[in-house]
Amino acid sequence: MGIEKLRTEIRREQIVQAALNLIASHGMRKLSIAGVARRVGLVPSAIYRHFKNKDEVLDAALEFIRNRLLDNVKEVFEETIDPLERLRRLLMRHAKLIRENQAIPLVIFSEEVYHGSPERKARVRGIMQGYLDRVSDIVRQGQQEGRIRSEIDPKTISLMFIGLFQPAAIFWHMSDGEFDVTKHTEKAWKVFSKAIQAN
Amino acid sequence: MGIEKLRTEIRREQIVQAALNLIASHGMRKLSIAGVARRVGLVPSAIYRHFKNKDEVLDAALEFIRNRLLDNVKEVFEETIDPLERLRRLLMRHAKLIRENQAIPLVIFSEEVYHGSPERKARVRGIMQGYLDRVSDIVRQGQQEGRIRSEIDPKTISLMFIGLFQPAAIFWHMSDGEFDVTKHTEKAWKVFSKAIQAN
DNA sequence: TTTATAAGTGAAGGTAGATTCACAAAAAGG
DNA sequence: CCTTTTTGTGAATCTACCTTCACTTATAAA
Repeated sequence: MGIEKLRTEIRREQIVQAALNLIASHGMRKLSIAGVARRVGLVPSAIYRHFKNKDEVLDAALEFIRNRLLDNVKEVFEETIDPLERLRRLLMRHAKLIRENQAIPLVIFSEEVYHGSPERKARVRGIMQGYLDRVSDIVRQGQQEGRIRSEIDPKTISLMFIGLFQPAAIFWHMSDGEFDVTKHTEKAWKVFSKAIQAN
Repeated sequence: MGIEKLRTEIRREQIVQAALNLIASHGMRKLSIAGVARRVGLVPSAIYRHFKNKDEVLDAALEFIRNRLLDNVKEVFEETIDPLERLRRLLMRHAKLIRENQAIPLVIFSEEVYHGSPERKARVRGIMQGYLDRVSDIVRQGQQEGRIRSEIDPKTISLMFIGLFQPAAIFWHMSDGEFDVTKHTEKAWKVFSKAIQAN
């Protein structure tokens, strides 16, 4: 039927994207091999030509997510050297990324991770830790340059930084898109940046 | 076998608590009628003497959660009239509540809610909205009394307030309890309260 | 004490979904 | 053009649950 035979690298990408789309629209619980296969235009058993099992599809999705997060950090580092501006841009980029890839939080905070295999949990912890560490780096740099109050623990700041966006994202979901996350994030940034700025 | 026959009101409470325990230790995905029944000391089919189906068990759990959240608000209102102190106490109470009932965030942010029936989603939105509204009330009171900067939108403040704790809770989970949420929450409160205080 | 009702049991039916396997057919390499 | 490898297919299996039902039996009411 589907006639076309494509190379496994291409199929793997298609499968991961299909999985992320499926997750974004119906959640992790509806992530099924059959559903993914349908979206790719294959029969369920065909998925097993490209992935050993469902878990490996999820791992590939995590890899994709990790790269997108790190891309943002990298780009922000290239755009400016001002620490506060780096933070602001990272926050807005993050908001944009999540808006466009709603599957990301659903995967990262899913129970497959929370209560799944210790290896995967460790992996996601690594992704989060890595991201937070980059934020802490920016904060420390800002403290050394005297732009950010140095009496505040960089780790506290980086967690609060994530908190600027996260509850808003949840609220956005719950209100079916009624709530304007971007606007909230901007306002929250104003309050937050004033709070951490030195002098 | 189980010999004892208890009244349905008692069983319902036992079942809800068993469900919450099960969720706290193994997540929503492992919440099964069989698992709950085992913890209560019943056979799976017995659960249906007390609840119409699994969904109703979950609804009862939501009711329990809603009451605990509102209890905290109520108690904080009775403890003090100072708005900033009310916020601080609510935050610390919230942290304690979640520490002792880890199932709460798992239920509230579960996909059964996120992508489940619109009715349940609306119900949870109501719970969150109600909680945030109480926080906003406190903020507005503080602004009228000149204790909180009035140029900041109360809604922004209340969402940021939730954000003080939420990412820390996730990080706590991910690090298997290594991370000290209470300490972080206290530090974050200091930064935050300074940021919103008037003068 | 008798009896009606509420609670508890075990077997059975039903569904959804992951995974395997033997077979078919396209593509790549020679 | 022929052969090998890679992809794709459909049927079949296996598992994990939810839920129903015909029965017991404890408990409370009369």
